[in-house]
Amino acid sequence: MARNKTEVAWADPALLILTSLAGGPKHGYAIIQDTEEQAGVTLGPGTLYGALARLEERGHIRALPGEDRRRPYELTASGSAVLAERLKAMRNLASEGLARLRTAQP
Amino acid sequence: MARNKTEVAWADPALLILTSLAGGPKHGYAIIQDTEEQAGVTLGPGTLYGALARLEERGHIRALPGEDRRRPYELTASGSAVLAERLKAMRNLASEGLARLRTAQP
DNA sequence: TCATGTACTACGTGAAACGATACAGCGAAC
DNA sequence: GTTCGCTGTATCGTTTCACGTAGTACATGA
Repeated sequence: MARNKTEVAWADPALLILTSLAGGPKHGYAIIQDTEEQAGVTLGPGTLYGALARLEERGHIRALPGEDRRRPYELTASGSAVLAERLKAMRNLASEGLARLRTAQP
Repeated sequence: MARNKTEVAWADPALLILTSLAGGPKHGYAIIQDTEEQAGVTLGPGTLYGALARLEERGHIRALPGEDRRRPYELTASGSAVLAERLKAMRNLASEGLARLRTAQP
């Protein structure tokens, strides 16, 4: 992968997409905007549609019958389950890490 | 990256390493064990030492004068700052995502 | 002495993040 | 009335890097 060139990544695109879809079905462009606001991460089109295709093929999201040009996606049960699991792990790691940082620097 | 082949990744190795080092200086092998216990993620040697080299070259960690075969690393100021920032973002995303999941499925 | 644990190094492969680019419809500006 | 910007999706090429495997080396203990 070619993650962020100079920084430390903290969440992969797939997780950001699933989190965005947890707020309800969205199409690609809406996901980009939602993720920008909510996480401050701007997904490029290549990243987004590549990740969407992989998530669909793995059964974590499902394409809805789209009006006009939009192709909305929604979470599947498997997607919700995976997301919940990952988010809990993230929260635990974040709490633990922040606690370590606090005690390490008085 | 070629993250986890079939799953959705929730943290990249670099973040796990920084979090581990937030508990104090450690050498490679100790980081592997710490990360296993704390996050349930087993880093292979290729993953670990590759990530360590990149983190050092970016100034987020620093190698300490090592006794015998061990090469301990410690967080730099920049590393702590980046880590704190990422962990806070992670915690926020996790809270937001879990809240969305809760309200979406009554 | 042979296996096991510790500790690091080297390398090849494949996945995929990312930017660039293209295309198309729409409304507003001018 | 065409130029501009926004919306919306899609593809391509490059580069990065996660991961597995294998190897080296030393120490310990059965």
